[in-house]
Amino acid sequence: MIVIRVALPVPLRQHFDYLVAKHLVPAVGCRVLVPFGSRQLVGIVWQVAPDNSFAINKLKTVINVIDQQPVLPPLLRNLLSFAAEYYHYPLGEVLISALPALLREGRNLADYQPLAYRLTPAGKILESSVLRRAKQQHALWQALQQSDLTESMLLQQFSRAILNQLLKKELVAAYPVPPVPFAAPDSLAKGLQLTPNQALAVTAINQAKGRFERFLIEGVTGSGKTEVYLQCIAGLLMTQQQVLVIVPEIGLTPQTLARFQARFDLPILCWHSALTDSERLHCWQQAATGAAAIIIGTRSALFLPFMKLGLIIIDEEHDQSLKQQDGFSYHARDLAIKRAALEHCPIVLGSATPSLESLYNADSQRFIHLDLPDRATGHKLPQFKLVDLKQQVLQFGLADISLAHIRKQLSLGQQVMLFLNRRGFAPALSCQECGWLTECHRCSAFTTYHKQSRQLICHHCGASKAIPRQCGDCGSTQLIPLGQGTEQLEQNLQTLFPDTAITRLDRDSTRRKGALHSALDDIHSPGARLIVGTQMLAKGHHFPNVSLVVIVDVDGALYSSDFRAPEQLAQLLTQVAGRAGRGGSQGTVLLQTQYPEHSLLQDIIQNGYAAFARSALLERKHTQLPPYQYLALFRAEAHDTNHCQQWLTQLADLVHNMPQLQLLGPIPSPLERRAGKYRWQLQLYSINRTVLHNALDTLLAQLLSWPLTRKVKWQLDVDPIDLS
DNA sequence: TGCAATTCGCTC
DNA sequence: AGCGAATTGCAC
Repeated sequence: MIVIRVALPVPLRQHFDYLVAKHLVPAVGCRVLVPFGSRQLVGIVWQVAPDNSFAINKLKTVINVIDQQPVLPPLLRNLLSFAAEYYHYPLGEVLISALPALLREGRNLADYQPLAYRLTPAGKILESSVLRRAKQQHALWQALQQSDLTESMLLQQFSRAILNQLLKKELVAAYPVPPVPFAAPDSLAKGLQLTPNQALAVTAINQAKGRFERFLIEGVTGSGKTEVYLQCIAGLLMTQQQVLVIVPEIGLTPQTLARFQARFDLPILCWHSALTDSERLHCWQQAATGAAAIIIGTRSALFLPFMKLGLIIIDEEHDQSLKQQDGFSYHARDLAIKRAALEHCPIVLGSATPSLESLYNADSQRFIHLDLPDRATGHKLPQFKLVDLKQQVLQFGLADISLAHIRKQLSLGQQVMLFLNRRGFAPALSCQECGWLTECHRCSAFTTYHKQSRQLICHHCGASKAIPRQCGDCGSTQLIPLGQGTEQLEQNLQTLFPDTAITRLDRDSTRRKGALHSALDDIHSPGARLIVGTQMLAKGHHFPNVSLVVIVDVDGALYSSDFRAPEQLAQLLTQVAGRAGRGGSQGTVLLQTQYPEHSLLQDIIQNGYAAFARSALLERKHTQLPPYQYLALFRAEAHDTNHCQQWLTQLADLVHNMPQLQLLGPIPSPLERRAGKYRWQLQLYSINRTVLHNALDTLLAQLLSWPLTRKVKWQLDVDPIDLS
């Protein structure tokens, strides 16, 4: 028997040793099924014959060695153990989370070999007339006469039901096909003519081929970032290298995929949360075997095994969804840079509104900064105008001057977009007599009034309840909506513009399957139209016919306590504005505000995002906030607010004795109570990353033994983005 | 005294 | 985390 050391998906920060028969010893990176207490778990072999094992007479024996070949190759193990250390998350859980669910459960890879389909002897001699009444079946039968089809190719054209019919009739049979690396194309479709700046970017990135180099493309909306990506990718495909493109959660639009597919006649796969478990495994295998040429995916695509990765692209690198919120809270951008280093390949971060972190890295020469300041189409960027609400008559929250602009554009047959980052009908219902507001019982927040669904919904915990008839305080029946959400704005606009089509784009209006698709279709059809929506409007979609954007109300974000709020607002405004005027003439953005003199707004409208970012970075420097200091955040959640406070205070007491660390807290989180639980936090800052991380190690070692630790739900967030 | 609710202790 | 064992709370 041999001792092996296994990483298990448990929140214990240690390995576990097991015995395995000599002739069965698995390689490092293979999965094993092992007994653990009264359970059985799938773990990853981390070391064979470790030099100082756990008391050998207490070791249990491996139940089953699942893999012959490691499911986690050395490079991925390297990346994942780095991630586990950096984010201070248990290794076993990190390793297992990088695997598709089916592998996590211990399924055998051999059972999921990709299949291909061919005609059976009976199928080959079938008379054409037999299937004449089943058109689809006949078509598939004909296609298979030409050549065998792999499952994925076949399902692109035919439904599974059609295939099953032919399988049942035994006219078609399946056989396994081991995936093979994609073949380098002899030639590729020609790209678009590049602007000088685009050409410069492509050349720079191409020159980094085969070595680790970091690029930041700062390209205004419409500057043709995607074309730069595509031309860089082309060069790599010719040498049979794979490409990983990471996009934000909702950035993976059919439009993006279609554009890639139109350019490259090679296997392009998507990786996102909507895939089924077997689709995920398929994608994973295609990456591992080199069959996939390009994978476009959300943040977890970062952990896919690649046979030969030649380039990583992070699109919309400023997007918050690249950071995992709960549990293993990694940042896909930052880990992707680590991965590129391990792969010895270039990495390209792209955005119209780069994060301050990335701009800082560009300034300090860690990234090569590539600027695309002009729209590739030659169209001008939209012009910002401030609308001072204090000097305007308002109708439904819209200034007269805004309404005049809207009317003008509609009369020209143009589309107008109204941005309001608040879904529902109204943020609360209010008692007209005493001012009472409808509150969530479980959160420190008001409940949003949804008129259409006749509910009060808490946007923090999701709880919904019926609309009360009376004030909860004084019993008055005079309850009125307070404030305006997109649902109400849509209704009010319909009153003002009864003959104009309106499309609303928010989480509520697009919940139904296919609703988003048909809304986008409407928007792409010509003719005057009003488009109302939340930040969904800012991400991923192109609205070529929009000539005017009205930003209805963002004043709330101007005086937020979160030090990242200005950055995020600037990004949002710039991204929303970027939707205007992409088709023809120069667009206009009207920014309604009570605070026209606010420096953030002035910065953005006068000098644009890049200039704003400069002054914001300067401010971060003066206040010694990230990226000028490193930040880690402990969160605590419990039904008893004292437990949170006490637990964080214990942590804080330890930190008080540590040099080179600054503390903020314990303080209540911005939403102090959510879903019935109190939430507190403790922020740790240090100018020195090693100091901070050593401190975190010390703290973790201690807190795990505290009795209180069992009473609170806690989380450590390294480099937090969202301080809530 | 009996039983459910809560806490404890352990996982190679 | 998740499971069984031990301890506590509380009604009869």
